[in-house]
Amino acid sequence: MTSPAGPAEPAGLRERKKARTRREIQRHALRLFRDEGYAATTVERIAAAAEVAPSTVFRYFPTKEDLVALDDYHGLGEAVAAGFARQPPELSALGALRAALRDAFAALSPADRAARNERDVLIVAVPELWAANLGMVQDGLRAVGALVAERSGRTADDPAVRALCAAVLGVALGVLLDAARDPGLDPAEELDAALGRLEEGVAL
Amino acid sequence: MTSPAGPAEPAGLRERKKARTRREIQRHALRLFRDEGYAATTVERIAAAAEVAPSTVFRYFPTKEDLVALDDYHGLGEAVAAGFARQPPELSALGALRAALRDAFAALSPADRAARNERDVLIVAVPELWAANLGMVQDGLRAVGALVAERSGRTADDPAVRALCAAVLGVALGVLLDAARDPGLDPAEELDAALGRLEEGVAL
DNA sequence: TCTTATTTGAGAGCCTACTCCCATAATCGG
DNA sequence: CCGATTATGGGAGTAGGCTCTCAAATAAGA
Repeated sequence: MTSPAGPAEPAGLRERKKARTRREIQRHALRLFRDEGYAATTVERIAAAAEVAPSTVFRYFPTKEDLVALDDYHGLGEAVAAGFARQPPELSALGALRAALRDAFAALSPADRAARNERDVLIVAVPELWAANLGMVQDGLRAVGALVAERSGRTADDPAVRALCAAVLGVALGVLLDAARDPGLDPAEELDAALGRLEEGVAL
Repeated sequence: MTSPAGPAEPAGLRERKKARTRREIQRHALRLFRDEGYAATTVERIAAAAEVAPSTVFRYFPTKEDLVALDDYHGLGEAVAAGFARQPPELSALGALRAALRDAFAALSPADRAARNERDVLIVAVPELWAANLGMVQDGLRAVGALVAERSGRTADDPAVRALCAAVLGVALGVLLDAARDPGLDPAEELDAALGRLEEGVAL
């Protein structure tokens, strides 16, 4: 139920235990990062919290930064892409993007959404993590650019397309930074609202 | 001539030598970072290139990341703020911001502009540096928000103001990322063009 | 149940950022 | 020119991320 698209829980006890160990390590790591800071949390400490040997941590996660890598980003990305293509043509590119994002978030289970939000917020709030994920951000930006380009009959490197995508990226970043300071905010809602503001025009 | 606002070259030979050493270290560090990558460049290597002892490097720059910190960011920030206030009221907030940025860049000497561009590009291109400067980016965002808020008679935490600023930040980031891949681009010009596109509206 | 494959723990070890200290050398003020 | 100040080099030392190896524990399959 949690991940309808997931490849059906592996049968072997070995596999299940492995997955469980992995999850436990990551869970404690994220908790410690949030509570005590990223730099201040040593891998040794994480290992102790998860009750495994330090070397085991490195077996599962090649680097400390990988402890926070999201394995299902493409899942959301594809949902957005599919939703984007489904939007009625009378919507502007920005409008369609906004709607696709809203739908993709709405399709997540509350638990998945909460987990994703927490991780996204962690990533923007912790410089080292943001750095480790910058490449992924760029990939996302490129992917969105390709979508918008196709819909609007322009090329992906059209300056207008890039400006739009960059603006959306900035807005998303801003929303996450806000959410990092105020945990009461729901990034999905805030993003939708902020993109709505962009749609109305940026004139002030 | 290079920095008209600079506090007049210090007289003592000691001071001058100190400043020179500092510049040399930073110059070699930036060059090595660019040519061989940030992580791959050890402080020892930088020290060797600058012909100083490793401990001397740390004396001038507490951390490796500080090697790329810009000491004159506030200089540009203040220029932008002053220029912003000087824009005619018939301009939109975004238009005024764009004009202020254009003016501030135009006021720099070609050498200063080139140096700044190289550093800015380095910062966005190297994750560790981007991480180290994220805080500064946020500060800049807040400062711009305050300016826009005052001009438009809104509060700094008005969602519309924040959306605008976030969009501008995203555009600036996009421009720098572009410039990182294509050294032939002038970030200042590209930024002006991209903001122009934003002004025209983001509808596609 | 017995053999085989895999995972884990434990520990030694490397590398590099970063700190501290002190002797030496250079500069400054008189 | 001489003493006081200050910068530098060199080296010893710490911490933590990360690698590698090997033996013990555990699950898989026959």
